[in-house]
Amino acid sequence: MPLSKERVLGAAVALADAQGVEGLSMRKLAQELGVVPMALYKHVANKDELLDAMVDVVVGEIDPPAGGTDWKTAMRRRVLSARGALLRHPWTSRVMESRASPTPAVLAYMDSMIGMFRAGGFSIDLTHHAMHAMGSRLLGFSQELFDETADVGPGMDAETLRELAGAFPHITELVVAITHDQASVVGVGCDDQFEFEFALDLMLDGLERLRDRA
Amino acid sequence: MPLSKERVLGAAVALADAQGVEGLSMRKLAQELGVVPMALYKHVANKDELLDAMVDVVVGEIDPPAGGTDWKTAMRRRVLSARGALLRHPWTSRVMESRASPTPAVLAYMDSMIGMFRAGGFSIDLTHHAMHAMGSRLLGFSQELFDETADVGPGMDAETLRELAGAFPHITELVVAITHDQASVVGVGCDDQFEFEFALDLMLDGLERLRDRA
DNA sequence: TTGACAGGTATACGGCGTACACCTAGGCTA
DNA sequence: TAGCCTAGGTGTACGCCGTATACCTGTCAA
Repeated sequence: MPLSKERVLGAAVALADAQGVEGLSMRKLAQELGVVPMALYKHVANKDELLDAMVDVVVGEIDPPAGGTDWKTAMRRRVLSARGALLRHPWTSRVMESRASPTPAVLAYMDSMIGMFRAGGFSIDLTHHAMHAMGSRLLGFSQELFDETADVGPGMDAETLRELAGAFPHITELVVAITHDQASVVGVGCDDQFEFEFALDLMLDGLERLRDRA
Repeated sequence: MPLSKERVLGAAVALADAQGVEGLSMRKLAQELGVVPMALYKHVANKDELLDAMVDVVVGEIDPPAGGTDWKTAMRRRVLSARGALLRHPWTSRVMESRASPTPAVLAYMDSMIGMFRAGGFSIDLTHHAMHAMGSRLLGFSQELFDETADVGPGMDAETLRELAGAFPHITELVVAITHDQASVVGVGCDDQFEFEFALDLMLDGLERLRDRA
C-alpha cells in the first residue's frame, strides 16, 4: 500500500495517542510506516503542517450541532462531544495551544458555536463575552494545572505525607476529603467528568441569567 | 561577576521574555552569559529543572493575599495580580502546562487559594469544585485559542475578506461588531482585560450563589 | 605543602527537522 | 513506439538541540 496523506495522518495520530506528542518525530513516524523520513515530505509540507492536520482529524470527530432542542442542551451536548474527542486524543489540546493560529476546521467549529449562542437569543456582545468566558471549555478541555491526587499515593511514606500536610494544609484537607468520599473505589482521584460538567453548567447558567436580565 | 543560580535564572527569564520559550536553548542562554553551555550544568541539573525554576520566579511575583476584605475581592485581587505576572512573562503558562507536576511554589499558591475559599465559608466539596471550575483562571490566564482579530487586518484584501465572511458568517459578524465598537482606537481587538474580568466575575458570582444556597 | 573541591571548559554522541540531489516506474504525448 | 515528464521514494548532509564525560584551574583548609 503506497503512502498517502491519509495514511500519514492516521499513523501520526496513532503514534501521538500511543506515545504522546513529545514522542512524535518525523523519523519515528517514517519508521512506523516503513519508509525513509524524507518520504513524508512528499505528503506534508513540514511538521507544523502535520500537527495542524492532526488537530483537524480530531476536530472532525466532534458531533455536529444537535437540532430540535434549546440552545443550552444543544451546546452542552456538543461541548461534551468535543470533550470525548479530546479525551480520546489527549495530545490535541497541547498541540492546539502551541499553534500560532487556528486551522480552518477549528474556526468552523468556533463559528458554529457562535451561531448556537446567537440562535439562543444572545446579543452579539454577550455572545462575544460568552465565547471568551467559555474559553477552552468550548473544546471540551479545561487545562488542569495539577491533578491533586496524582502525587499522593501508595508510593509515599507517612513521613513525607506529614511534611506535605504541614506545607500545604489546605490541599491536604481537600485531598483527604475527596479520598474519603470514595474510599471503596480503586484508584483515588476526583471524578473529572463531574467536575467538567459542574463548571460547564455554572458557566451556562450564569450566561443564561445574564441574557434574561437584558 | 561569576555565574550563580540567580544569574542563570535571571538571564533565562529575560531570554524567554524576549524570544519566547521556544527560542530558549541552553546554548543560547550560555552565550548570553558569556560562558560555555556546559557551565550552566553546575548550577541547574538540566533544562527541565531550569524551566521549573523559571516558573517559580514568576509565581514569586504574585502578590500575597490581601487581608481585611471579603473573600471575593481578596480572591479577585490576587487572581488579577497573578494575571499581571503572567502577562509580563507570557511564556509561563505554556511552560506550566507542559510540566508533569507542579513545583512547590505553584502548590503553595494553590494551597493559599484553597484557604481563601475556605475562609470565605465554602465547604470542602464546594471549594474542590470551585478550584476545578476556576481552572487556569486561578493563575490569571485562560488560554485563548484564537484571537479573533489577529487574522483580520489591513493586510487582507476585500476578496479574501468576502471569502472568510462566507465560510465563517458568525465569526465575521462578531468581529465586525467588535471593530465598530471602537472604530476610533488604533489596533482593533477586544479588551482582553475586560473579557478576563467578565469571566472571572461570572465564575465568582456563580460560586457565591451556590455557597449561599447551601 | 598538599589535596580536596567548586566551577568553568572541550569534546563528543545521539536525536531532531529538513534542504538538496538523485533515482525510478508509470503514463502521456508526438 | 520513442521520448519525456512527473509523482513519489531514497541517501546524504547540515545545523541545531540536550547533555555525558573527562579535564583543567584557582582557592582554601589541614
